Amino acid sequence: MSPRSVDTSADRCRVASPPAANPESLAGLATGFAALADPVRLQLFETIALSRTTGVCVCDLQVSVDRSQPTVSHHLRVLREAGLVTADKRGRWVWYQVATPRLEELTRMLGQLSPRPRPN
Amino acid sequence: MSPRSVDTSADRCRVASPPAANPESLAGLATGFAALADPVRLQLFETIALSRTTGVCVCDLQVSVDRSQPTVSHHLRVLREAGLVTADKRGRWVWYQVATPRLEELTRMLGQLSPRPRPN
DNA sequence: ACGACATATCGATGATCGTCGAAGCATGAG
DNA sequence: CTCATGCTTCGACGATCATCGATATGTCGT
Repeated sequence: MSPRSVDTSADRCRVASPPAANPESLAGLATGFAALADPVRLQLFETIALSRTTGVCVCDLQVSVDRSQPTVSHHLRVLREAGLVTADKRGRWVWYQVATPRLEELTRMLGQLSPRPRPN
Repeated sequence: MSPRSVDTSADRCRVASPPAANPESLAGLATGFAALADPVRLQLFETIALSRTTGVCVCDLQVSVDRSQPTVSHHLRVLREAGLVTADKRGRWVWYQVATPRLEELTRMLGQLSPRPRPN
C-alpha cells in the first residue's frame, strides 16, 4: 500500500502526475544536459559562451583542453547536434558561438524546478 | 597561425583563458549535468522537484517511469550521488526531496553563460 | 598546380552506462 | 517469530561513449 493512501482518506495526495513535461520534450532536454555532462565539453562550451561577441575558432579551443584534435572536433559536434552552439566557417577557420535560445531553454527548466518561481 | 594573431597586432584578442572555472569544479558540474542527462532520471528529478513540501516516496516514483524497480533505484542513486536529491527513510518508505543548493549551483552556472548577466 | 594548414570523418578500442532478474536487508503487521 | 513489503545491492549483458591515429575535405599562399 502506498504511504500516500494510508488510512481512510486523510493523508491522501495527488498520486497522479504533476504538471510534468511531456516525455518527448523531456528527451530533448536530456540530450541538452548530456552535451554538458562531460568535463571537456563543459569547458569547451564555457570558453565559447564567455567569448560572446566574436566567437572562438577551433584552433584556439584545441589548446585549452589538452585533447587530440579529432577528440575536440568530436566534442564540438556533440555540442552542435545538441543545439547548444553554432559553427560558422570563415575562410580557413571555423568559429563557434553559443546558441542562446537553447541555452536559455535548459536554464529555464532548471529554474522552474527550484522552489522559487511561484511564491503563491 | 591562429586567426587571432594575423597581421601585425590588429585583430588580436586574449587567447589566454577567460575567467573560466577551474578544472575540478568543472568536473563537479559535469557530474551534475550527467545526472540530468537521462530521460528517466530527468523525469524522476522533475517529479521530485515539483512536490516540494512533502517529497515523494520511491513507490510513487516507480509508477511514473515504467522501469523495473532496481532500475529506478539505480537512477535515484545517481541523482543522490550527484547531490541533486536527498533520501530520507521514514519507516518502511524512503522519501526523496530535491537538494536545492546543488540545483541552484547548476542553474547559476548556465545563467552566467547566457549573454545577459553583465550588460556593461 | 602544389604544399601547408584547419577541421571533419572513419574505424578501432577500452570504459562507462542503462537495464533487468535475483538476492539481500530492513521494517512493520499478524 | 514469521512473513510480506519497500528498497537497495549484485552480477550480467548489450549499447553507447571518449579517445586516438589515420585519412579525407576544403582553403589559402606561392
